[in-house]
Amino acid sequence: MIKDFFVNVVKGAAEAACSNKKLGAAEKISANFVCETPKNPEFGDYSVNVSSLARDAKMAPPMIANAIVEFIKPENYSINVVAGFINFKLEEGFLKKVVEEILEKREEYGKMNLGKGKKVNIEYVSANPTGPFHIGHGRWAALGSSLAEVLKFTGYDVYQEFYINDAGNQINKLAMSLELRVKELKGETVEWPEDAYKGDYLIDCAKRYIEAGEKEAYGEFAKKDMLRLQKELLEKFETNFDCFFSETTLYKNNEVEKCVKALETAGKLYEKDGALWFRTTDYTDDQDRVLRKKDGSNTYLTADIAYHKNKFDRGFEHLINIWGADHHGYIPRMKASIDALGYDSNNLEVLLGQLVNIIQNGEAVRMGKRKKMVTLDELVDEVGVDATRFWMLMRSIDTTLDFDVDLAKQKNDQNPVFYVQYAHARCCSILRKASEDRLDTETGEKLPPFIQKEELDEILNSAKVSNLFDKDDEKSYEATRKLILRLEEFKTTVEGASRMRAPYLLCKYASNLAYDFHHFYNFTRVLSDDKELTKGRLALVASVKNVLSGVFRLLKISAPEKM
RNA sequence: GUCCGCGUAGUUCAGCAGGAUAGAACGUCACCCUCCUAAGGUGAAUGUCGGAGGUUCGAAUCCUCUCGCGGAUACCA
Repeated sequence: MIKDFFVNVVKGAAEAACSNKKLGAAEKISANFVCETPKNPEFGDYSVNVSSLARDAKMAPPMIANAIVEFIKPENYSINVVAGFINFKLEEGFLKKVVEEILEKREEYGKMNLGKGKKVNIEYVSANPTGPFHIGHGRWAALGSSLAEVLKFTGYDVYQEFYINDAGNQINKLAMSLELRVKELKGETVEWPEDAYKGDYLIDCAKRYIEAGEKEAYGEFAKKDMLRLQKELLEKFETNFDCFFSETTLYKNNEVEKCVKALETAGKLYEKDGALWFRTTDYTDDQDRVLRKKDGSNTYLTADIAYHKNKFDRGFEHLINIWGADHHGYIPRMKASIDALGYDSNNLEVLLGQLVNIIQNGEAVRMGKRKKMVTLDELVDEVGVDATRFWMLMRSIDTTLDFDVDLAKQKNDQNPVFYVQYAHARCCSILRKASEDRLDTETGEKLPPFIQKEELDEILNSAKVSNLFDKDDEKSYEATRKLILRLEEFKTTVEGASRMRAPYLLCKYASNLAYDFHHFYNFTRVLSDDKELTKGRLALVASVKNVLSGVFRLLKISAPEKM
């Protein structure tokens, strides 16, 4: 990466300056340099701040910078020093190489090996099979599926998993609710208890139950039916799991009991008030937790402990769980169980996401359990998969997401996803037009294409870029530079998104790249009678298209050729 | 009470391993199509970075306190 390159340039020069006794009292370079992009572009494209050497050298930062610069021989870039900053500005040769690299690597551009093949299990959504997903589930689905792509792209061996909570009391309630709906359909009058699932979706389920001949137990049928609907929606939402892991299998395989025994052997359990307790306060929890209730049934935690053990035993080195912020109190007991069973809880990483607010008609609809539930299905039908995914992804998970349904539905520049996809379509359009026959607007005569299809393919395949700058046109020149620098930033963005588990950085990047491209487009004619410039600029447009579709692939949204 | 997240432009949010005049989008106002998608672009206005202390050559960023908003504090899942 270019930033690393300049860090090394400065580091090397600083060491040279130091051994030549040009850095005052400094005896060696221990500081870690960071390369960043200056806020003010007049300073340059990249800058390294050397002020941190001031303490060792006992020199003023500007003097240090000047001393270091003496030992740099710039190639394809220029240097200027302002205060304690060494600023670098790239020249054309350097920028051309960026475009060439993109054309050469294509879909591999930006790929890196941070993970070194580490086996990561990422578990998300994991809803109860008792009804349709609500909007909050959409956030975790979008986040998990996109993060999985990012992690794969950065060298992790990723396995995506959905935990089906199909063993607890809620399944009895589901069975009971379905039974009541079936009776209702047959004309019986029924009494609805407070805790029944009264959603309309069970009416349809009841119809299917009757159609299927009423052979199965209510609970089994409803579970399967709900899970089927959930899976269909996930697939539509570009969220593809490698595994749907059923909680009941943990009981069937006796894994839950084995876990409890293991914890008992470890001396972490005790009985009190007729219940079996796990002493999680031996770790970081603030109170002990019940594993087996007074009535003899297990808590949710008990099976979950077995589940996490199961994941480690399947060979995953690192577990990532995506949970809603309302589960944050659950983390200490989960980590306690992992440590108590002899695994390392540092290998469990929990990503807590804040909840989603729905804004409709300018009004917030809080997503409470008792309020009217807006389902993910309804939302996707209304605004589309791409817009829903992008919207769910574009904010840091640390902040409560305001999902403005009306705005996400709009097909104009107010809607960031359309803005970004439009840039891609525009690239495609230019590349198409380049080799099409054209008409002279004045005479109506047919003119040959700007470039032959074979020539265009040749440019893209050889990854050799001719000149793409017009130095006489200052606005176009600057826009071109800016665009190429942005393309290079893709690598840094991917790295950040992976390290910080933050796909929203990619949304932001996509917006910035689209913006820079539209700006470039406005000041630069790509297709012109200057053959060399046309070729160079087509290469640039192709590389923009390539990087945009690369971002979309990580976000799992579509890259339209036409809009 | 304790724990977690958030308080930055009219609005939604970036920036928070401290660094050069605090950014973007939307909204507002004024402009730009004979020619590759105007679903686009250019320009203008807009801020006591919730408040108070502290650390530092330097704080939106780190520490302490404080105020406000949301969430969690189950023998529910």
